[in-house]
Amino acid sequence: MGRQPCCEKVGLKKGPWTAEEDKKLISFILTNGQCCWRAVPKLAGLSRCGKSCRLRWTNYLRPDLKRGLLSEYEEQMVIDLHAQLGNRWSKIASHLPGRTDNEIKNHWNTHIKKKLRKMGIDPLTHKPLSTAEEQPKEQKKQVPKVDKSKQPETSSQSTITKAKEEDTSMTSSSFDLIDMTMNNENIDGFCTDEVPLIEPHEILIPGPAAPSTSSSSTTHSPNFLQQFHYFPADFEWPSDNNTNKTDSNNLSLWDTDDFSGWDLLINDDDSDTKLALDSLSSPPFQCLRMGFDQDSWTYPLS
DNA sequence: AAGGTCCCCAACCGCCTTTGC
DNA sequence: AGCAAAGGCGGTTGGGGACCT
Repeated sequence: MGRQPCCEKVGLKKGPWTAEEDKKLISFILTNGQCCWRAVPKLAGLSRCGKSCRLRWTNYLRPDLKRGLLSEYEEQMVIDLHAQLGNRWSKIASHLPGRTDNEIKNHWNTHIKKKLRKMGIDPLTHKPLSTAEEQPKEQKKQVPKVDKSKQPETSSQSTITKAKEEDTSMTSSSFDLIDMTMNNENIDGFCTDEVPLIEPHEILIPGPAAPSTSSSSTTHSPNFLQQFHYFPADFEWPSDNNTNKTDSNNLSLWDTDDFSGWDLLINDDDSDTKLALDSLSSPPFQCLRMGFDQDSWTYPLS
């Protein structure tokens, strides 16, 4: 007897999310907050597994997500934290505001691993490849111990100087790490304590909706921002060359792509959309922007 | 232009942990 | 204490875009 599936899979949709599904999920969560993921699909009118809804929200739809490549600083943080925590992506992600475990995991597997190998460093052990290769496999499975005297250059220049103990939710070293993170001015100017509230009048409203040619929310036009015809008077876009694509070092609270979710909310005028727009200034939405829990509103990064 | 290959990343799967009874 | 349900996590996969020939 195997374990029962997390939900009734019969008739449930799988695969990429459509814009319509995204819109339903966003509308639901903005109006009701996050609660009981198992019930969400039913209540939101989605033919999806609750787990799938949670994943979609946490990894893609949350408006506080940063997007785009990790900055040099973030990458170094990931390397340092990986040296101490191993493949505990969610723990690593908790030290990088606006980044998800999935994103970091993907970035590790596609970029950092290669980068480290090129530098002659074993991404598993964080030791020089020549010596690392000699180690038995069992050792490689373990969380690598940080031996500062033998660390390669990247680690000796570590932004994290204190070893992370086997993680309890908030050990003193955890606080140290977070303090260091938050005190460092190079972390893209982002601090969860300083997430500004946006007044209702500051909410970006797009111009006439451009005809959508894609059913997928992941394929918004790169010129998406050009659809906006209203900005707060003092609003400044990150200055990055002539494109809308911002360097990750310039990422502020929301990057260009961060608005992809809002695109879904505002590119038509049906009642769901109106509901979602009305919710933008509602307490749940403000909780979301503030990044903290308020009663029914539970924030994933907290 | 067409076909093949590579690469990235969103999403799924299954196991583990936490929570509530 | 034991069980089940729900949530969380990490490994893996596959679709699709980018790049190459």
